[in-house]
Amino acid sequence: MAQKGLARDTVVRAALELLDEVGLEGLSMRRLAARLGVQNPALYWHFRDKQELLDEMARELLAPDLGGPGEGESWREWLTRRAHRYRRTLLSHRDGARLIAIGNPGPDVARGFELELAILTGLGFTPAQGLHAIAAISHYTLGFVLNEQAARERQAAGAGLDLAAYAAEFPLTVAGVREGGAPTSDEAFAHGLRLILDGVAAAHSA
Amino acid sequence: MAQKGLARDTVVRAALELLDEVGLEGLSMRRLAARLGVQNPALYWHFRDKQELLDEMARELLAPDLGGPGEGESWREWLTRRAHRYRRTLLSHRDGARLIAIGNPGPDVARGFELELAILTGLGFTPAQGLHAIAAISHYTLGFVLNEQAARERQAAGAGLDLAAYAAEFPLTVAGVREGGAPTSDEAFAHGLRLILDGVAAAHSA
DNA sequence: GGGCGCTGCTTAGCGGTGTTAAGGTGTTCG
DNA sequence: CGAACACCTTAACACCGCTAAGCAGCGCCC
Repeated sequence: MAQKGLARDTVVRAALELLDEVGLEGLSMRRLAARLGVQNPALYWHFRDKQELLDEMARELLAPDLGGPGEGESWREWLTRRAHRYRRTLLSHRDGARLIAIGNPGPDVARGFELELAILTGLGFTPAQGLHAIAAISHYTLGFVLNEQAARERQAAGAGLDLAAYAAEFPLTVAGVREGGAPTSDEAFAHGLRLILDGVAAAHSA
Repeated sequence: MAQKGLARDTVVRAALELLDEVGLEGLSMRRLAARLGVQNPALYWHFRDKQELLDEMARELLAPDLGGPGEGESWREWLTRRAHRYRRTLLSHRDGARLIAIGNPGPDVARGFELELAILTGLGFTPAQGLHAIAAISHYTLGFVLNEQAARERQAAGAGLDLAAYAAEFPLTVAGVREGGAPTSDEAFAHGLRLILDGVAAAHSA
């Protein structure tokens, strides 16, 4: 039976695979169609335009990240885990952060967001406090990974950083990196995240 | 005398004007050339490729934002002002945040960064603390404005949000927005920023 | 002062892009 | 059996980034 033609979901998943191979710039409707064994206008039967495909890709990428705190987990542990998981998701595909920055993930994510807000208000946060906390963490994470992936692509493109010369011109920056982790490291991400969570804790207990 | 042909700077500024009119998607070498009264391959005499132009645009946009604290300004006041100024800069052009996310601003910005780090270490921060503080604020701001501009474009594109229906499905989200400001408001930005700075203050005094 | 070389632009064109129009094929249902 | 629909095709349009080749004007040097 082989399904009924191409399932929307199949296309989206193929697009995410293709993204890893060719990057966001190289992701074209024609290449995607070729990979699916189809002529390129066929895709316009399933998606109104490329943007709609990108939106679905964003939604598919973010879909597994919904869910509340685990057993006996404090709000801080939960938000920490949530941020790291979000970052890992963004890193799980080439140009993942830029995809999320461009794509409109739709109402599913809004629903998940509302759910998380419900949990936080249940833990003593006001809606505004919860909103600001999650927004700050999400924006920070997106910005961090955007920078992280840009740096990696630049490095992969052969921009071999001369660390010695760099240390001579930017001694403090290099010292900070040595002490606190490279701008593409888990450590640096965790440090910045801790700053936000400390602020959230202060607002929460106040 | 009329200069010597087209100055690099002139092209970059024209590109930023064009960006406001047509957005990042609509910014093409051909349109930019037309606006400058020139055929499009002429631009490739001044720039190796489009990416180099985008990089220069990012640099030009960020250039006025360098500089340390003012007279009698605490580090907190300075960093607050810096973040708001950064946001205002990103908002000052259509798709400004996406431009920064895509463009590599080059060594000038790195120099400004090193300078800011020097000021922070002079105020009792370790290099790593200063790095994390500035990085967290910058990433947060970029992520915030990215979302902010995406929301505005979506709204301008006629996606008229039915607030009543929205409030029915996402009551907590709407309550948070009412209390703490829309995700495109100065107020919401300031709230998130305060969270980070509270965290920075805690780390600094520890 | 005549040739040379460089600067800054031109015209022409290549391969690729998103998107639309029109048409065809197969299944399904009245 | 025929109509309707889902799904895909071929053809084409306008535009894109980018390269090759060449041409006008200028300064410099022998």
